[in-house]
Amino acid sequence: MSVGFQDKTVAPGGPGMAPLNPVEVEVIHLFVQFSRALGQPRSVAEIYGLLFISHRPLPMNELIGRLELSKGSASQGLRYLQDLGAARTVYVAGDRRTHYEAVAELRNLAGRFLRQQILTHFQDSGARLAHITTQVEKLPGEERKHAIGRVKMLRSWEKNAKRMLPLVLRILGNGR
Amino acid sequence: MSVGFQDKTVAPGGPGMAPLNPVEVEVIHLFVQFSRALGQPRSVAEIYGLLFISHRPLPMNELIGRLELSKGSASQGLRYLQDLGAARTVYVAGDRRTHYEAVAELRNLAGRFLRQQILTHFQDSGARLAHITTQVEKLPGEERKHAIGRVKMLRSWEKNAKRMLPLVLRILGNGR
DNA sequence: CAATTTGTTCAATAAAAAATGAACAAAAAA
DNA sequence: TTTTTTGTTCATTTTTTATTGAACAAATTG
Repeated sequence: MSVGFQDKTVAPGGPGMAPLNPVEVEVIHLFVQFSRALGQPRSVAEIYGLLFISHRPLPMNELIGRLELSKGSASQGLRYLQDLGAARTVYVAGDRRTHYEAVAELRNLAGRFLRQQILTHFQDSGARLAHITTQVEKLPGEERKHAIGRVKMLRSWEKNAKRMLPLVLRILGNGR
Repeated sequence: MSVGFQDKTVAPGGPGMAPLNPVEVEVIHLFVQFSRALGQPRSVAEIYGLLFISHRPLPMNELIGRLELSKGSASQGLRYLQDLGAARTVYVAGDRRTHYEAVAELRNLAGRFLRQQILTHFQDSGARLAHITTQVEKLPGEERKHAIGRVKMLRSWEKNAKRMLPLVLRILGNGR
């Protein structure tokens, strides 16, 4: 089918591209819902969902065609998933395109995701808390008393959050 | 100070409004960071942060002035926090304005937040999974085999997530 | 009563996040 | 070599989300 010229950003389930079957639709929907709860972009969830349910590795090309994504979204989404360890590349003999498959080990996945989220958002919260602890002493009487209690509370919250992480990961790990 | 006429949407730390002290600034910053990780709006985090560290209940008025919020944001943010159980109203004698204080019991807070997030986003995921389970049987050989495994995996993930919730809440509860 | 304060609602606007697609580069095929 | 395929990057556009502030209502004060 070599008519040449135009860029092949193939249409929805376009030329020679199977439309999504009911199971694929439902599974993708599930991941999209999940992604909303986690604040991840829909396109990434769609890509992961399709890779997850697909019985063979897929090239970017096919993700674009069947999910109606732009090249840009597909490329960026795949990179994001790879960085997260949620997708990996697969060599397919006789096809020069890179193929992708889902990595489905929940333990690693969740672990990396949590770490990424937590590290980017909480980086220096420990240092900040320490700093606040000293600043609090400079407050006038009334306020100081209350503030000291609150800062203690914050530190306790932080401690519990840290205690929780490994536990959460262990439970998730049970699911393989 | 009754010159009349203009709406009192008071300026930053405006007339007769104490600017935020260093401790308040830092604590608010902490909550704002936290809110980003959880995908909550900044204004809500600011309100909660100031209520949390303040040693006395505050009227909406003061939140607007010291945090430089619009009336709308303040009103909506406070309602959101109340619905979540993260803030409550307090009666202050001789002042007709409603005053607010932070509710700092992490167990309830986290519990309600998780429930809210999960219920709104996952509502019918159980039913969906059941439906997928039946649909999978209609797939052609190759695909069916793989899909059955994946669906089993999804069900296992769901089970683990459910197991985890009470545990997480229990640990958080230890912090009072 | 009229004037003022307190607070809510919601259409309009601003800000942030995600998706697009054109421009480009590298590798492979013809 | 030229052409085509495969893929990345990033400025622009679209979509989504959050904030604003004007209009309004209810309660309070004088």
